[in-house]
Amino acid sequence: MANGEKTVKSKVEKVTNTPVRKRLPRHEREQMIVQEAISFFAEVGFEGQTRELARRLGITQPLIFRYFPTKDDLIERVYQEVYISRWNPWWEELLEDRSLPLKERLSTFYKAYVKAIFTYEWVRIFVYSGLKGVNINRRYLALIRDRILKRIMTEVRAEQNLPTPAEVPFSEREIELAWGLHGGIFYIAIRRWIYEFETSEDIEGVIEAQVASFANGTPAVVRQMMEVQTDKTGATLEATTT
Amino acid sequence: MANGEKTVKSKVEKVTNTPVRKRLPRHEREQMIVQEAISFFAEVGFEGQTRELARRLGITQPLIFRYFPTKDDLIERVYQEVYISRWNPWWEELLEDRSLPLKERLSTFYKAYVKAIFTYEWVRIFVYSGLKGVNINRRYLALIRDRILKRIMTEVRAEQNLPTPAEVPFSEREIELAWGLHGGIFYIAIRRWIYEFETSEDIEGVIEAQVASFANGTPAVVRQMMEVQTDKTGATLEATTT
DNA sequence: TCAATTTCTTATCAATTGATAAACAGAAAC
DNA sequence: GTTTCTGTTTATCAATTGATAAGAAATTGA
Repeated sequence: MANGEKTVKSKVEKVTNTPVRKRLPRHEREQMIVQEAISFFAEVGFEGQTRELARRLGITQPLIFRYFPTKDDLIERVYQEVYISRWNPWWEELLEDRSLPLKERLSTFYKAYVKAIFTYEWVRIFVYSGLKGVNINRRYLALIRDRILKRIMTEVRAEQNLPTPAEVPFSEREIELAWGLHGGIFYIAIRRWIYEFETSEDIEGVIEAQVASFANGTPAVVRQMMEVQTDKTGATLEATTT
Repeated sequence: MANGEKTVKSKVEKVTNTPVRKRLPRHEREQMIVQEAISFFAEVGFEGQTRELARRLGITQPLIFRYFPTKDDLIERVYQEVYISRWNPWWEELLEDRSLPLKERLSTFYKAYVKAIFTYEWVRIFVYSGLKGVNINRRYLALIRDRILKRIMTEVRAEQNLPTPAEVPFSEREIELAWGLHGGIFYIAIRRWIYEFETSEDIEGVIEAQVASFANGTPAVVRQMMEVQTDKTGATLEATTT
């Protein structure tokens, strides 16, 4: 714990290589703290100490409390900053654009998705807050399920000329097939940034392969599921999880 | 934080419903501490405090230090206890038993695998220690890759009468296909115990569906990969990641 | 029954850590 | 140039937390 370096250059100083201004406008300093807090908490978790965060910022620890009344307020702000405006509504349009082959839509979507959220900060903060039991995670996963996965499975059905979800609701297991694809891709990020285990550099190539495997293999499974469902009773057996 | 209950029944007392012996043989008390430490740290992470752990055990806090010199020693012991002897060598035999269809082997394997490690404690301790950067995680993932995933891809090739890995080493992307299946299944556990998000109760059914999708879709992708590889140069392009 | 042994508790330390208050200092206003 | 405003630091508190030491209480052996 004993740290040799006493005067540490702040991030800004290191990057711009110009002497850092001591007094900053309120908004600027606040933004500085939030940004550094994101990388700091992503690295060490939310138990990370305000003194160490201050040291990284090149400021004193009480100054943090001038901008955020409590540590929890700062953490809350970190959530806001990390999660907001990473969602792209275009993803949803793309997935249901039937002028393109499904395989291509999936491939394009996941490449874009990964570009948006595959960062050290996003992934680790997401897992840390998940372990903490923060609600924001569940809300995000519900978004993924309702806006992305259900759309994917709708398109898988459409490609096979199977009934729409309005006609025959999704079964739990059907949605889980989409979670399989999604989880398989997200697991790359987990291996890389949570376990720090080697992963392929060529994420786009990996996505293409995984999507191809999904697009090849899943439709037949879905078809079979629906045959079993309707064979038994002539109607739907299970309702989707809403 | 203020906790109303002052005298709490210990785990043992609750389970056996007989008054607990105050003084226990050294080995018994040690085992008690380790077991409770596992569920405690799984729940709150390794920053969890020894006082709270002692409270759950119905003992005083210094007693923990009678059995484990430091908190880190206790944590180390928790790793040992959680990870050891959950690996079943039979899994490896099963995967290469060509008297069974590959789809069935995969299905049986993942059902058994999931039965062994899909517990609240295992999954959360694994993720917590991953975030902490503990080496044991990387060793475990290397085991998965070398003993399980490479075997799976060997069998996928064999089923297609493609060259063996000895003849044509695995490409990175090929192994990533197996990580896709593995990650898709493990992601169920992450959703359930890290994010506490709803998952299907019927894990075996989900595994069957995901394995079916993999077994349907992946072989063609592998075949295509290998054609591209050999088409270009008449020989192997990439070496496997060892 | 008494002494020796071992388990367990009480009391306490020292370092850590979130948070506060008062003083300091740079910059704008007059 | 002096005053005023506010961004920043210094000094410090109180609660928390891993760890220790000494003694009480239970168990064993004779």
